[in-house]
Amino acid sequence: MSDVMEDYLKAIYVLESEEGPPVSTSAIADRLGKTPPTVTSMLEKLADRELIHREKYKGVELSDDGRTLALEVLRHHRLIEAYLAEHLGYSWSEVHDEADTLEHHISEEFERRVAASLDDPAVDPHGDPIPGIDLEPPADDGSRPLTTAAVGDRVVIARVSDRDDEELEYLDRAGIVPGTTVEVVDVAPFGMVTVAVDGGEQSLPESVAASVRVRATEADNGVPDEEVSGA
Amino acid sequence: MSDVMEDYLKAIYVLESEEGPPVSTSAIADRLGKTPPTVTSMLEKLADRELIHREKYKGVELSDDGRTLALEVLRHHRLIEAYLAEHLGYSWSEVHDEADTLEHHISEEFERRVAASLDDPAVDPHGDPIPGIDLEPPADDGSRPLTTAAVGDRVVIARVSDRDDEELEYLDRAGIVPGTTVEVVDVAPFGMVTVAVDGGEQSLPESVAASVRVRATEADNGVPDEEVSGA
DNA sequence: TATAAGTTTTAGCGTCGTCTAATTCGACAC
DNA sequence: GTGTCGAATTAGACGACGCTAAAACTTATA
Ligand SMILES: [Mn+2]
Ligand SMILES: [Mn+2]
Ligand SMILES: [Mn+2]
Ligand SMILES: [Mn+2]
Repeated sequence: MSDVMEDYLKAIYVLESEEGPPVSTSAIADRLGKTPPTVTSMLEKLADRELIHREKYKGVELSDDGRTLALEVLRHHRLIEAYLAEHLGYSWSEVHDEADTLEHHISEEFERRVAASLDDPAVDPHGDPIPGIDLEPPADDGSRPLTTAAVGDRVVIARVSDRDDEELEYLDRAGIVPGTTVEVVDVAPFGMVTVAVDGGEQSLPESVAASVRVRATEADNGVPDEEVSGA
Repeated sequence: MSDVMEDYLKAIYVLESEEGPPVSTSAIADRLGKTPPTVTSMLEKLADRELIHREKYKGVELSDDGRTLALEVLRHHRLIEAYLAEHLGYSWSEVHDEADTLEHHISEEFERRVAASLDDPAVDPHGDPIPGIDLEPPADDGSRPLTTAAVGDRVVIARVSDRDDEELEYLDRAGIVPGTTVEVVDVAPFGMVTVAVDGGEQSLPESVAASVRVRATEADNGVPDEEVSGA
């Protein structure tokens, strides 16, 4: 297993969760910043090792072995992010790039010790679930994209995509961090979402709002809990 | 700079300190577990980049740039070792292999934060000096190989080679750790050295004794300080 | 159902780091 | 001087990964 192969498996895992299998060559190429021919040849190699199921021209799907490997890398990534934030003073917006490299280069011993010193955390600083030592896919956490919220909803920020530094810095300054409660005050054309957070209001372009996932507030299952204005 | 190139520079640096320049192709090959032709071709590349001075068939020597790079990697290695021991509960005999990989994959930010959280340590868990942020070669620490000590000498363990796990475990169990004071009670033929440490006595084969460096006890400069029996 | 558009794969190439086998070099002994 | 032997380099190959350009396939549309 090279670090390159690990990145492919991780990418396929995440794309499967986002869009469902099968995952296309071009989706992987986009996410990894490689060209499609490069991806095709790596997919052949992964299929040879039976880490993925592949149907030519149709796309790929992780095998059980491949999924386990992907979860292992994801566990490393998220444990490292949590550790950097908790013990080395990184902010949650700085953590991703460091983890993206280190995830491939730590020993199982290191993984164990980091997990122990963190007391086996369930989520990383972006709110993403950390796979357990069993390497089973984490259960659905019940969050949904902010873009699916209606005006008047009060929701808790559950997860924020960790892939874009700038976006993360922006959300950080806006006070939109995992755990915060916000109220949706407007949904404009083209998906721009305006939320009330702490004192002020923040407007998020569709692209940003789509990468923020929210959950209904406390023991509230889906029904808007205060203002009942439609949109 | 690939991680492979970094390992070559680090190896050349250490070999220069141990044997002095020029460093031979085969010495590098031995230390790195590569074949001589492999080393030759990497040396050509390093010479192209002016990281080393090279005279064909004669050997190589680090350039100023190459030495700085080597010290950077060494700083990473030793800071990481110190951090693993101090903050993650590794024993000083477990630390080396983890650091040997991680040294190539941490950011400058990570280096800074680790150094800060350790309060800028001067030595790693094996007693080896950690190069400072200035990346100047550390000054001579006044230690010398245990094999040069005479019977009757009381000395402090200064440094222990970190390259052999088994040897390290053995020394650890024997109580021969950096900072301990020992007395040389015998030097047998073929270099076997017997020292008194704590209660008991420990005999070390020449190969092991050669990798242990000692310093005269407290403000003592070279003159044997108690028993004065020759050998 | 034929064709065009977009996606994917194939072909062919380059770089990096590694190896084995063959050759060349240098130092030392005679 | 010349020969010999060990060390170093050259020659030639290979596996990973990456790319561009060309060909093949799928799918959506006319
Ligand atoms: Mn990665
Ligand atoms: Mn994350
Ligand atoms: Mn290394
Ligand atoms: Mn060390």
